Amino acid sequence: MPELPEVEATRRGLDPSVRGRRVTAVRVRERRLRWPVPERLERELPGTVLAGAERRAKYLLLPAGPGTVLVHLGMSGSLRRLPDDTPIGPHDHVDLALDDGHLLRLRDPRRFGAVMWVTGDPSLDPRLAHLGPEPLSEAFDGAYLHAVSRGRRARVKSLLMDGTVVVGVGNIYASEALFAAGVHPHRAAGRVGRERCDRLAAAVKEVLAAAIEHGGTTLRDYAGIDGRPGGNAVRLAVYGRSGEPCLRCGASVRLTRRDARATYHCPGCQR
DNA sequence: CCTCCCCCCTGCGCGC
DNA sequence: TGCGCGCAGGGGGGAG
Repeated sequence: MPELPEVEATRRGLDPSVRGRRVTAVRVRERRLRWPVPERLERELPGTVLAGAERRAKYLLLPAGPGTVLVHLGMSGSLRRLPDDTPIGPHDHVDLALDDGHLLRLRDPRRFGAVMWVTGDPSLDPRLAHLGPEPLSEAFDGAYLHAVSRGRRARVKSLLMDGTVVVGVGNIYASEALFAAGVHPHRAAGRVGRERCDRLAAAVKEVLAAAIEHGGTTLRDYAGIDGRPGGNAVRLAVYGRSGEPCLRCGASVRLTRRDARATYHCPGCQR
């Protein structure tokens, strides 16, 4: 999926095209996403005006009248802005038709994504309420990372991917940030010292910010709202490069698996 | 509380 | 060519 940079790239594309637009229709062709698409979405969203596009963690938030549309792209989701009459393709599960002759269309082959309708303060929604800080905010830094990781025996990579610790860092960018900081992904989180926490927090920010700049990473399904793939894949230093030489020291990039999830690291650079 | 494991789902690339 | 298997960017839930 889309990790934070891909969701943020989507948000940036979305914001100007939804701001002030009235929703004219909601069409749900497949309700069985991660959570069932609520019927209230079709009842309450049409006729409202979208205020813009926001993001919290990997969720997109579209405030609309009395509520907020919550969209998650899961592993394989993409949200596109298309002309009204665009033919429906496979896995095109939900359309929000707007009053400018375009629609927002969610395509999600694996259906791990979600489209929800929440009323009231969205930050109180159970999915958002317990999330950790945004990685690009000041709240996330080396001091914070050091404090929350004391006594933790889990791998530092797992900690980076734990949404209650910091949001938005998924499998690609966890590997990339750990490489950039020279920290071994399997090291116990509690045994990463203060200075290396500083480096790691800085690396997370740099890796994510650069990926946003480049429109996100497309491995397979991800596309921006204009349908174009992101340009960050060629910039990945270790992810997907097992057996190839490390760009810094030339050692062979190693692949390890946990739970059918890949981790890439350089045995020469990362301790 | 923390950590690990499994699951949800579809498609694709690989080896046989 | 066809088939079975493993794997893919997320994250919730439950067992221990």
